[in-house]
Amino acid sequence: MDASRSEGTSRRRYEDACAVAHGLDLVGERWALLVMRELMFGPRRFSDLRAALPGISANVLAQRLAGLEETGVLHRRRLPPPASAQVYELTEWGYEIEPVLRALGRWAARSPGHDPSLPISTVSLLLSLRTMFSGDHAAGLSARIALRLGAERYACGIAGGRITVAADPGDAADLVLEAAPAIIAALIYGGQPAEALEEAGLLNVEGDRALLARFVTLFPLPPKAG
Amino acid sequence: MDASRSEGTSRRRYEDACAVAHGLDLVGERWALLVMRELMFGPRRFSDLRAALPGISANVLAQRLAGLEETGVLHRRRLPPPASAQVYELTEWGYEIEPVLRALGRWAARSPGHDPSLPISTVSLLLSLRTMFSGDHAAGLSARIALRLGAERYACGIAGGRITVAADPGDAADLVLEAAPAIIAALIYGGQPAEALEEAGLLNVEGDRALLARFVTLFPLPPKAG
DNA sequence: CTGTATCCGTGTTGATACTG
DNA sequence: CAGTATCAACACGGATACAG
Repeated sequence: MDASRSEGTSRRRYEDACAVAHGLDLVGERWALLVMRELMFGPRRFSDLRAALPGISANVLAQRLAGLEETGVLHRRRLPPPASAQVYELTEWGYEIEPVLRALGRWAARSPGHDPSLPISTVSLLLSLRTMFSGDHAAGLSARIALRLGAERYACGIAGGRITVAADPGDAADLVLEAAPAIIAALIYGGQPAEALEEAGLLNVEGDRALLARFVTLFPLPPKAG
Repeated sequence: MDASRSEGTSRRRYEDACAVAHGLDLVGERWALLVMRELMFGPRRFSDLRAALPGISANVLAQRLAGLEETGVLHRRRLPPPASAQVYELTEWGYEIEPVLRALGRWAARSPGHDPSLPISTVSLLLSLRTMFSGDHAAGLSARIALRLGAERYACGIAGGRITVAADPGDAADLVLEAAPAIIAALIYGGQPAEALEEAGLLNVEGDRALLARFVTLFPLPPKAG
């Protein structure tokens, strides 16, 4: 019927003026939103993305990146020598997908079928902190928590009932947590006691332990549906 | 060929503890979110959904409805006689998908590729009113606008910088607009002057025309990206 | 080592036709 | 009206081979 497939551009679209439908045209394909999730804390290389997305295949990842670049959601950039590697970075508009990720994550957290024991990426954990943080629970608290997740270092600042989460190599922190993302998740969302995780050698704590006790209460999960 | 479809167990899932990924497991399949969109203003029948979703085929719609029912997002209900028809209705949890639809719609409205000239459903238009309404622009305004979209009647209440949109057969309104959804969209978002639409016989206005002039300014679109 | 391209088996999607 | 059956086209994911 149509010969418009010339350059593999036959993206299947909803023919619908609704902005939601158009949004799905842009980021509704399998993996697309998860690729964007992995870019929320800054540019990443192809292989970083592949490693963080269990199950994606190289060709699908390449397709998604090309598609998202074409629609202006991200762009590819070549790092200056000597680190002449290519990275993918969200555009300003691309970063604004965060409210969608938060709303979807918050909604899905109520699902009876949610299995928190599956693997979790660093970015997912950090994003979940932004999503689930409760300003009410943090009333009167002002603190800085360093997170050492594998090789990467992030910092989490809490003040005035708000939270910031960002990459940060600095060392000035009231509390330092060192563990795999899944362990931090078990600590905060799974109610695992820090002592048990430390004894098992899965978690390393430095600094203010009273702050740790408070910190793990700042991210309440919504009640399950059904 | 395979007998595994009877219990729908072959759903392709992201093996990822991230709530966003789980959300995509639930509503990330093609058409799923648009089916939910069409149910946002109350139960609908199979054929209503099919008519409102241009391009969906009967088997895919049936599959989506079955899948969404299985995950607890909607349930099917048989209307009491004599109207013994079957309808699909979101669960309480299902209705809570609205923030996701709003965030995605708001984000996609900034897309340079958004084509507002495509067909638009009644529900899409109503949802867009909730999404794009600006309390600032409505400061000091209190009014009731009746919308007659084809055979269906909805009412839009504005007070205290907030908007409500719901089905309503009532007639008490300061302003009555009667037109196809695409025409209302052209009026509000496309900047089409009401007079031209009336002269073309596409729009019928009753009531407070000064209110109409104000009403169409209450839903500012975000600036385009790129 | 990083990123891309090409094959191929399989499952999903979508149009038409058909049944209760 | 409310779906099912059938089938063709496509998308996905794995493996492998290729290019800078």
